[in-house]
Amino acid sequence: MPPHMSKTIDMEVLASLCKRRGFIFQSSELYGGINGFWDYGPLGCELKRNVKDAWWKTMVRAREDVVGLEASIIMHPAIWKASGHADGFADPMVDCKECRKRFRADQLCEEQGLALIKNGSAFALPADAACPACGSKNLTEPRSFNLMFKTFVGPVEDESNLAWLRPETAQAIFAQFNNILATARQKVPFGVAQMGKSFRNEINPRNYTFRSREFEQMELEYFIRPDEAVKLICGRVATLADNPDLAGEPQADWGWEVWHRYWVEQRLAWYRAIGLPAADLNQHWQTGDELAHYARACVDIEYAFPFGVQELEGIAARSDFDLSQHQKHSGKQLDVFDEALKQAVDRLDADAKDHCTQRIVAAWTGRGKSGEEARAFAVKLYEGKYVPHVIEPSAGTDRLALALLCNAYDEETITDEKGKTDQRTVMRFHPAIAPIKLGVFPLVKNKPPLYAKAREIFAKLQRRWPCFWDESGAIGRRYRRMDEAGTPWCVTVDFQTLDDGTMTLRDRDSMKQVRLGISELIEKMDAEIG
RNA sequence: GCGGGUGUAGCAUAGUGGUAAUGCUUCGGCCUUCCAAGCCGAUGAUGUGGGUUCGAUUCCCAUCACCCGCUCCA
Repeated sequence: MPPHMSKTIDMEVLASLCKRRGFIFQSSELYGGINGFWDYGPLGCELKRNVKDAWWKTMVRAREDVVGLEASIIMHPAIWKASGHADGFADPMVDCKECRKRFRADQLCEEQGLALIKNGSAFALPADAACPACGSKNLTEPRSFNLMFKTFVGPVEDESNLAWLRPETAQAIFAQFNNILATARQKVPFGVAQMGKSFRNEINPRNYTFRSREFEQMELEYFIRPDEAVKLICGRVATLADNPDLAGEPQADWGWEVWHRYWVEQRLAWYRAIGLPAADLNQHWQTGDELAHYARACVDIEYAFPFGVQELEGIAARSDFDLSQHQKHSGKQLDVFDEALKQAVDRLDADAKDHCTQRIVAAWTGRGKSGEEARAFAVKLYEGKYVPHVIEPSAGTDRLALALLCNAYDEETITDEKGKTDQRTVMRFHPAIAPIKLGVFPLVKNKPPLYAKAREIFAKLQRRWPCFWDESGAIGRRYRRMDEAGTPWCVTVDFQTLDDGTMTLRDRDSMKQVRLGISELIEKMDAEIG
């Protein structure tokens, strides 16, 4: 059963807070805005940076088997031909004005025995073309729905200078695979991570920042041995049926299925670690026709947004499709030499190899591939070479930031000792991603020694974390302002601080206060921010 | 892309064919020994463009943006 929001929030109320406090602004608002683009304000950019830092720390720096890449956004257009984006994005579409269904113009004409009229790069429908659904001839002209943003490299705007803004960051990793392999001192299995902007000319941006035309991705391409190589090296291939320990160290005998599941578990654990409750996360295992033709498996990690359960990240087992595509289109080899594999196959005699080849041919033809392809793969395998397979956890940074904002938003009614009730709006961010970690206040601002002491403490703490100084208004007001910014703690410097150095630490979620000294404070914050 | 709705200050609302109002916020000052206290003051708006009119924030048209539903989401 899909999860639902444990609380309901109105997206307009959240958007209003995001604007009021400086998390998210509409792009180009001064000029009336531009559809599908958003800006992050002072608090929002800190939030997003914290998300990216947490991802990079977990996925790259905390691991020995993953390295980073930062590729250009504009790349050789051939990359998008090889990946399939250039063709898949360029179909001319027509809409039926009567029943409002949309069709690919070329398919519609072909079904009706007609020819699509082409004038240069523009298309037109023959007069007899009719809507396949309702039969109406009241159709729009064919329009190209290329979802990649076009641009021109150099000052001359002609086809030879055409380039695209990347619609995903992943392809650069495949295109730079050989360079990374040669320089990173990694061996399969290993991964390459990249974060950065991508661009898709979405037909219909919707749901606040959820579907934007410019967005940021955090992608990992984790390269693994094909199962056939694992089998030769280890004598067996572990599957999920073997109950592998997915939380422990990865094992050499893991097949693609285990590796895929391993990354699903890793990613879910990370989402929980930055504060998304398990109850609001969902795994959607794609089946049959949902799967891309080259994908063996794909899991969407979904979050229960107020506007529905929607995808945060897709974790796909993409076989060797991507590297093979680039191998074909570039004419360059993108296989690896695996010493362990070579040693394993060298122990086999000719009979054993024949037997192995037969098994591979049988398995491959069973999946609809040709026997010839299978035999070519086997020959390479006996040289210790293969094109690595890949597991791709691909997350949307902005979607995650939005999920974190939705999850953090809370309103509560509080009652004071006199029985007076009051509404409190509080962003309950996990300390690791909170834009500001600590508010620092002098209890009053018109007592110079107290004020000076507070400034001194602020200066000390600000060197370690993003802190916010606030001396304006009553103390309660300052706490509430920090609540809306999602600041987990505030310290207030009072007269006792001048005597013994202790101050009050006020907790955002419980509003409880404790007295502690600066070293205890630093220790506590280090522990909780992580 | 289609249909419906909405655009007045940072936010929430009011109002008008003739000087655009209020609350909160923000900023400054006074005060203030721990949860949006009080007092004084300040900044700040009719999405954009065109039309009708002596005069348009108000009426009309277009456009842009946002929201809802459909569609789309390689």
